[in-house]
Amino acid sequence: MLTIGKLGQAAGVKVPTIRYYEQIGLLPEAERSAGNQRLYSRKALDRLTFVRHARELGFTLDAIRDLLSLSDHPDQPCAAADAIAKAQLAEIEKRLARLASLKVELKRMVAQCAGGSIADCRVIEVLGNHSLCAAEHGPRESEGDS
Amino acid sequence: MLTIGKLGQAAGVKVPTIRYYEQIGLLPEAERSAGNQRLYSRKALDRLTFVRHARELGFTLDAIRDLLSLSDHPDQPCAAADAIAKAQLAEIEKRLARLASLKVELKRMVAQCAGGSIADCRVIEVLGNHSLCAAEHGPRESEGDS
DNA sequence: CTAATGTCTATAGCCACTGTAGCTTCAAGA
DNA sequence: TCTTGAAGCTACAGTGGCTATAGACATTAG
Repeated sequence: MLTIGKLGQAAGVKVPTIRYYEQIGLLPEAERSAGNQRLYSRKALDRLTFVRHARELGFTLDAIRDLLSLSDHPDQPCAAADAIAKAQLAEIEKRLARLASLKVELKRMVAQCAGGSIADCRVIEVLGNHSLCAAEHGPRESEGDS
Repeated sequence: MLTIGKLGQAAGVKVPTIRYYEQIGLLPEAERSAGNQRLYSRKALDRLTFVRHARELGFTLDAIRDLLSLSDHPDQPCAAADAIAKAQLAEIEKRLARLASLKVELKRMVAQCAGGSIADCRVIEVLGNHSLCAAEHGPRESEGDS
């Protein structure tokens, strides 16, 4: 049995984050020691590692909740898990495309800065005048990265 | 003079967002009509367009605040604006690299799904077992895109 | 036994908005 | 002129995914 700190270290997740996951029902309530401290089994570590890894891959907590409940029923077909992963892949590809076009535009902007005064600064100018953009950004979607 | 709705349409920014920008001091307080409704000048439209465009490029509101104050002093050298844009570019390149490696791993995961049952599902398996990863994700940073 | 570290709860804050409720103001049509 | 419906107003709560703080209790090493 691990205390929350050891668990966090082992899984690479911060302690408050573990408590947060429990609070929102992503992890089951932990057993408690005589002194009311959380105790975790090896299985709990696996589960948390799964969560961390999925988070690293950009899955939302909701998607992870679904994946966890799927992995709790290993006899069912894996089409649902596959679908979640595919949706995630599509999301990431969308973001990649968007970031790539932002990068092009930013590069252009930065490259054109001749080091003069603000009045002649392309950075400021391009930001103020959309018609100077290279790329079309397409419709708005969520786009608030990070 | 434009009402807030027209301004929003013209700049491509939602009305509550404009009020929010005013509230946090990113935009100056708007003039008011006799009936207490906000009125905006052409200049305000330019400023808001600048903000929207910078947001689309992924600048934080703090960075935009700096850029705006730079553009309010056009006689100074543009090194600062250039630095902000370069920092933003570096950020975006980091995110691009990260997303690209996530994409590789997700693709591998999805490709290996043979359509069997959860018990054999690579998606679930890979998520649970870090040693099955292809890519190294590097240290944690912010990584919470979109 | 003591001191340092770890854990507990509860609560607030972060970013950049978005949504809600309940009101007032305005512009256009009958 | 009156009415109706859209658009505006304020204030506040909620989103996602944590992170930080405060003050009390538990555990462990020396």
